[in-house]
Amino acid sequence: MQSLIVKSFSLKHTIESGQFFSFSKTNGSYFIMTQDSSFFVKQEKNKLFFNCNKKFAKTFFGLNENYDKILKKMARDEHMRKLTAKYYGLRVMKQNPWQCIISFICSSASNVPKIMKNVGLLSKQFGEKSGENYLFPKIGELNDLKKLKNCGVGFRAKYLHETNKIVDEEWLIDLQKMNYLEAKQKLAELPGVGEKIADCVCLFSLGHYDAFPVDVWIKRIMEQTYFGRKTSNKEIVGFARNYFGDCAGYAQQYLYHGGRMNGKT
DNA sequence: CTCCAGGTTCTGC
DNA sequence: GCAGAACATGGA
Repeated sequence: MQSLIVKSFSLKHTIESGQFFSFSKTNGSYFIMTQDSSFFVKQEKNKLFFNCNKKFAKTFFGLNENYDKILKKMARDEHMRKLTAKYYGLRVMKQNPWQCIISFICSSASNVPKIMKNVGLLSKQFGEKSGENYLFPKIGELNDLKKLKNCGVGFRAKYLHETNKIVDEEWLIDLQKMNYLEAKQKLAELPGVGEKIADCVCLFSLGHYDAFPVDVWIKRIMEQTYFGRKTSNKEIVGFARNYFGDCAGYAQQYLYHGGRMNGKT
């Protein structure tokens, strides 16, 4: 078992804020599934325990970033100061781009519990067995439309199938070399991937913190908090990227999580 | 039964 | 360019 001293980090807020879907939780500890491995992780105050590579854990949970600096930029108003205090330590993760693409194709017009169920079934159908669990499917493995439809993904099955044909190692290497707008454009060429999902992949797997994904929650919250009227997605993105600058996406994750948790613990 | 969920695509102006 | 409908599925 490895351990790491962490500051300004909340495993719970990070994992449970709807940016990653392949995990299970028991007694406050988490079991994480990626396409390469599965591992255990648990936090006790400022100590993080895990049985995976230390360097990987730091990158995966976004621990290499200067949190204080990001926090300062995010906390521009009373609303954001409250959110950053309440969910202090929530980090934007840096997950595997392939896993991120596939997971978020499943996310369209869905909800977090169902997305988790869908990616779990994808892993069971197409993933490598690891003990009692199944790893996330590897690149190119989603090659059976009938099996895809058995995972309850509905109309997204054909998108997954087509995307699986297009994306390979080289495609992903190119993607990771690109700047934000280039990467977003390349991602949006995939079937089932539009502006929003492309932004999610940019933010949650490529480290482009200036991406600002707008879903129904963010739209509602931004209209309520900053506009006081119905507002187009385009205007919302424009405002947010100007207002929050190069950490707009980070702010977005607090707005989203705060909105979803509203009323809940 | 109706409405909604981390949207995208297709159609018709 | 932009609004509206269609697209599967499951839970409230």
